[in-house]
Amino acid sequence: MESLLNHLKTYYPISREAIGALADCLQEKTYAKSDFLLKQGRVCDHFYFLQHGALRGFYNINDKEITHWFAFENTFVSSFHSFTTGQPSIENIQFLEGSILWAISRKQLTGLFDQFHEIERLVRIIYERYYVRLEERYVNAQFKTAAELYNNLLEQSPHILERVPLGYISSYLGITPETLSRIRKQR
Amino acid sequence: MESLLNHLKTYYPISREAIGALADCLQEKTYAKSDFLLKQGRVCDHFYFLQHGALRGFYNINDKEITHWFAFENTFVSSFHSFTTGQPSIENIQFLEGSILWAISRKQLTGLFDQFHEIERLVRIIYERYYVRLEERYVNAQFKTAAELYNNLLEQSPHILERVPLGYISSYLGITPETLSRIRKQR
DNA sequence: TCCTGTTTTTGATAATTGTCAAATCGGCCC
DNA sequence: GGGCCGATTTGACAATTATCAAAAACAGGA
Repeated sequence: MESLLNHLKTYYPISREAIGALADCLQEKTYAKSDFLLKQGRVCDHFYFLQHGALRGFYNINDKEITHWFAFENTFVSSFHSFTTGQPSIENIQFLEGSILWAISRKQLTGLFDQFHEIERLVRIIYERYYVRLEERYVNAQFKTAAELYNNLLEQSPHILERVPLGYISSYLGITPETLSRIRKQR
Repeated sequence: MESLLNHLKTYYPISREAIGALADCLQEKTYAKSDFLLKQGRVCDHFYFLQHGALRGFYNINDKEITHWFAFENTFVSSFHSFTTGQPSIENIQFLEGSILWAISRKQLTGLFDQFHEIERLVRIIYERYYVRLEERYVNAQFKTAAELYNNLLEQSPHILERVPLGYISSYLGITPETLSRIRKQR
């Protein structure tokens, strides 16, 4: 829990009372490699903080899996679409490693929003940052070649390559496993 | 202003007082076609509602313009990255038509957040929706061919094609103008 | 209306990436 | 350690898209 609270501070500091109320809502959960945190068709009614481990979010489209994000320790995780709209999820979330996370339900979170303006502000700021990151990623994908994307990934997030099977990474980059394998060989 | 207030209601209804305070902060602005709402390098310290007209956001990368979004009437507009972080913008925002918009400064908006919890909630919800839309667009771009992307655009936003030069649309789809021109011919 | 500069189209060719199939590698269970 | 299954690599080929150059279409200003 300590690492979560420290992480929150980097976005917006909240009062002791708010921290206490938040802590009361958090539930610790443990999962094994390959478990699913969420399957498509179900509503995602929790917001998570990944304390330790790794996950991926993927869509099942035309019999193909499209991995569109990875998460590692000290990040927030949810099926954003499903969590915020309350509609069934179109994405799946699966563990790449044994993991530990903290969960809060939508109901509890909205309750905290009502009780503590500052918690809603904190979350608003978190959303902002996540939006900006997504935008960056998108623009990159739009004008870079597969090789450039891969090399950028190598520089910026070398840990991904050690912890994630190549097939997922290629999907994440929007290319086939064969193409990624060939790009890799060239270096 | 009426259309803005109506639009806000579709996200989250706020009190008469909050509406009044918000209205006091809003400034109406008019621009001509080809004007810039924002140039890269400057800080975007306003959040806008586009009442009438059209704009595009684009990056200048390696001497090329990468258009990554369009906006039409009844949408919110800003350089999200710059507005939320306060850093100089890396994107440009330009008018595609003569336009009318309402503006609020960051300072005024954060002031409203402090004064009215409900306004911060409203904006939090707006951010959520915009995030989800961006995510959808991104995933689509990742697994569809250029022709599919174009046809989807035709179905979902036919107005874009009538109001935006082809060159901007091709950039938006992540392909060259030549390729888009050829896709178009096939139909 | 004509001129001019920009946008779009067309053509030829090259580069990039995808597809399908087979071979190889690597981890895991017995 | 042997066998098996899935993941990764390799190869041959096809499809898609980019690039460069030139022609045609279009739009705005004089």
